[in-house]
Amino acid sequence: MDPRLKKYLESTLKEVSIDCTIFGFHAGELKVLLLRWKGTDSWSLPGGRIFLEESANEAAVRILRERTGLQEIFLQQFYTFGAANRYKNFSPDELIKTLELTFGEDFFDEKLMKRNISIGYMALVEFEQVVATPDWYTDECRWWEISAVPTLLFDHNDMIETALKALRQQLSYQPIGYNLLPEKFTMPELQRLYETILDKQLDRRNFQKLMLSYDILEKLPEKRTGGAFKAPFLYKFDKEKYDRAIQEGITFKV
Amino acid sequence: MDPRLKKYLESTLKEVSIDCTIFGFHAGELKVLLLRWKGTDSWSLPGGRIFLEESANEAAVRILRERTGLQEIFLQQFYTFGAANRYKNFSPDELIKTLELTFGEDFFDEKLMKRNISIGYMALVEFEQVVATPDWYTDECRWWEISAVPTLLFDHNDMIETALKALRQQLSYQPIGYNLLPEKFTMPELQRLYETILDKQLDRRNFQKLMLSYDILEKLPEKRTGGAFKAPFLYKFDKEKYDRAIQEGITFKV
DNA sequence: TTTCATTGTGTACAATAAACACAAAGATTT
DNA sequence: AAATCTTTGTGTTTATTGTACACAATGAAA
Repeated sequence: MDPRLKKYLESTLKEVSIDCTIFGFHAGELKVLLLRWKGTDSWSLPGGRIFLEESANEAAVRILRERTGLQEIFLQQFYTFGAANRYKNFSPDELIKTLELTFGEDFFDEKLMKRNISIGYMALVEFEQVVATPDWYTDECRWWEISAVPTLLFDHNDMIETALKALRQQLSYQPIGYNLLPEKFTMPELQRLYETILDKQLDRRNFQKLMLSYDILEKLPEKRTGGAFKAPFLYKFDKEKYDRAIQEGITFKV
Repeated sequence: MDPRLKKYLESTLKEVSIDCTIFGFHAGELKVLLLRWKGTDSWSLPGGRIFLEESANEAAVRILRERTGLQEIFLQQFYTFGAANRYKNFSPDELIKTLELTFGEDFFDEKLMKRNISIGYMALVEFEQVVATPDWYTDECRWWEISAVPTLLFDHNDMIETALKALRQQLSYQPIGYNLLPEKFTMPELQRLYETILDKQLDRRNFQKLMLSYDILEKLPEKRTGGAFKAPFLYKFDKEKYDRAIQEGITFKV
């Protein structure tokens, strides 16, 4: 076994790990970041182990930074997946073959298929700022449109579904757009984000009225030109008011 | 070491465990069930390990049944506590002494102080139906008024605080009274439950109107006599409508 | 200059939440 | 038996919030 891998395994928890559902928003679509395992066509969520002297939250921050280059972003636990057999939704043969392609034969039985519990974290990031970076056990790291996600390894499809539910709930009482949009954005863009996540149409006028009523947006004098038709105004979040609103537990109703 | 203990340790996960915050409601007060460790004055939440072939959720159900005799009740994960050192809020010497009193000297270092992550579950139970039963490592199991909880072992005070926050949130979109009240109850009792959990006063008339509007309560022809003053009517949850409401994700607003 | 699809804006109506008061019940006291 | 006490039961009015909806203006493209 690769000595670096051996060291990693020895200095991390064995029974618990972390998986991150990283959401991004681009071109009116909600995306998740996925990894393709070395030498395979199998995809999974970014994840990793927790170092012995590291908290679960710190591990999640680290994993997120390693995959995206980003720090200080919206990141939170949403569920801990503790089923006795988190592999049962997949043909064991196929899964084993996949893992062996990546890790080699001696590795799989002892370490990987052991009973494992995963703490699910959800992150919201600015699509444009992400530098998608593969793991040491993956060949490729890229965004997938949420509705086009393939069948993933382990129980990772369930995880995305659960994360999406949590995201929708969050959206109802937290101004989530801050983390998913670029610094400057238009009202229609913000609305499309909400419509995409909630999967329903919203009234343009009422949406704008509502968003402005929270008093966390700043209307800029500029417009977004270049698109076809009338140019919309740009807005940005007023960081100070935004933070205060989060602190005070502003109640969003969308 | 006690061979039964040894067997238990060997057939369970070592790095992850479960702690349950069990809420009850009695005499207008919100309570939690706590355990006193053998030979000590130290209290903690009920908890336990996860058997290798058991899911985390199954383990939580089992632990709850062992401590309360109850099954099929409101029970859900609310947070996973993954700090690197969940003991740091306590004097190490004192904690070690406490654990040694219960487990003996050889035990502590190897097994108990190892890095451990705990999945926090929250349960709501009918106070009157609980048969509070100690563990093999505890002398006493009893209810504590939530505002009178002493300093607990490990990070269990944090856990209760976090569970309470989750409970308050839940209360806003789930008809939680069903699990905390006896089969028959009066409207003032239901209101007091809400007021206690939310820690704020509610208007009697508006509260009743709201509760009845959800159409999950059945007004019984009986009244609760015996108390001083005018006897209030009894109500009970209409289980069928209640289940349907939960299913459809009824939105409570209190 | 005309056309086009989009943006910007305000008002009327409906639904929901909040405030509020008085009569009646049952136990207790006189 | 009557009076007293505190709680319960109930409905209306007002304020707030949410929903529906239409037309003029903009910038790009034809």
